[in-house]
Amino acid sequence: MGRGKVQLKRIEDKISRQVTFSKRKGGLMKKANELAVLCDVEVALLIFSDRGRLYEFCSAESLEEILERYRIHVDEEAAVCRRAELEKNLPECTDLRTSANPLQMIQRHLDAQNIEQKNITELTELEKELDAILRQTRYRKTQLLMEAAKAVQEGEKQPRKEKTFMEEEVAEMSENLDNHYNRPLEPESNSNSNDPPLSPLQETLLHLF
Amino acid sequence: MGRGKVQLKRIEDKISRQVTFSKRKGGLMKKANELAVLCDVEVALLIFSDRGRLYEFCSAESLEEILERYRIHVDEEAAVCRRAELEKNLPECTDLRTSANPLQMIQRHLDAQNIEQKNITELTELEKELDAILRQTRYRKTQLLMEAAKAVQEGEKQPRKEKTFMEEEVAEMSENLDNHYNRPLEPESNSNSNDPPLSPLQETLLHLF
DNA sequence: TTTTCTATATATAAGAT
DNA sequence: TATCTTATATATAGAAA
Repeated sequence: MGRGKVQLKRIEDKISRQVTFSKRKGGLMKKANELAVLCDVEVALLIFSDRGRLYEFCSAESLEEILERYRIHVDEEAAVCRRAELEKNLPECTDLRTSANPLQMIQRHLDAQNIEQKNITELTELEKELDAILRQTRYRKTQLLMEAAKAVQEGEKQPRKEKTFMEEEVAEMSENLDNHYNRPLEPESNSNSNDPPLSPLQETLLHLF
Repeated sequence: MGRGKVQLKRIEDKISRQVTFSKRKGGLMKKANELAVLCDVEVALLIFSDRGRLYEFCSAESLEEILERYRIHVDEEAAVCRRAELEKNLPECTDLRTSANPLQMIQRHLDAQNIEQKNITELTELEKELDAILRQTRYRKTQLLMEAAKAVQEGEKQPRKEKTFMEEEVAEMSENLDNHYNRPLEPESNSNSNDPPLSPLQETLLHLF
């Protein structure tokens, strides 16, 4: 685009390189924004200029938000690999996410192995695994809370139905989370039976902490 | 661009939204790459699609590299603010980076204040400050090492000059780093005088650890 | 560094596969 | 979802401020 065609290689002339940088940076930011808005996706763009100045664009509230999401994504991918490795070396240590009781599983894993020098590597792997799960937990919890908050707000404005769509969704996500961790169930209810029964949404919120 | 003009708002039709996503994602990546190559700058691009799939582009070896650089940049900016705050509250605590001896400065700071509940906030500020400097230190060290490694490689292929350009640069950066931390000088040389004298590059490397 | 002015090079909307 | 085909909408190179 422009008077001349352009070779895909570093522009040697310093002046025109900087002019081009300024122009294209603007164009790229604009395009990034268009993609985010038109397609309703999350976009983050980081540019460090020659002299180390930072230019950034992000579609979300803050770049940190997207970077945290990125970290979680990477963790998840890494976890898949690690899990495959673990299972190869330790068949009895099945996937923590699907096992009946993660805590018991970890305990058993720790008991079964003499804690020797030799096992530090495996322990490190386990540590990473747990750290990744923890991050995901926090992230999903935040998501759930935001959904729930939204549901509460909207619920107040809407005529009461049996169950709002949002509540159903939140309840479903909560259920998934419970399965995910297979939290040992508390006695069904030890609350004072004089209290009024909780709404599905309230119960959901209760279970998040 | 295209048959029709486009409104900058979410495309409601799911099909065309996804088609547009696919096309524009490609276009954006291409532009990002062009900017990086033409202008010789660092670019990172993260896109999370509707269904949470991650698409990324980065001009450096790895995204982590750019993200670490971002973190350092943010730290630096935050540090500027914190320093301003600190100086307002504690005039005697001048900028750690320019002070004659950071270690003495910190020590004096700690001695001068009774360590009371009231000062925890200030200590936290100091901690953050130090953490930021530490990150920068590691980052600059890595940079220096890479430069040095490159210099060694290229030095072997080049005819011996008094001092290669790269060596000069590394030496200069090293000097800056020394000033930065104002490391108390070691006795000029306590090495065995039977050893052959070190090259400037070797000395530079020596000082990095 | 950013912007203005044009001629051109590119990107991409629509439509169809 | 990715690709091909056009007609159009945009981005931007070059020159200059």
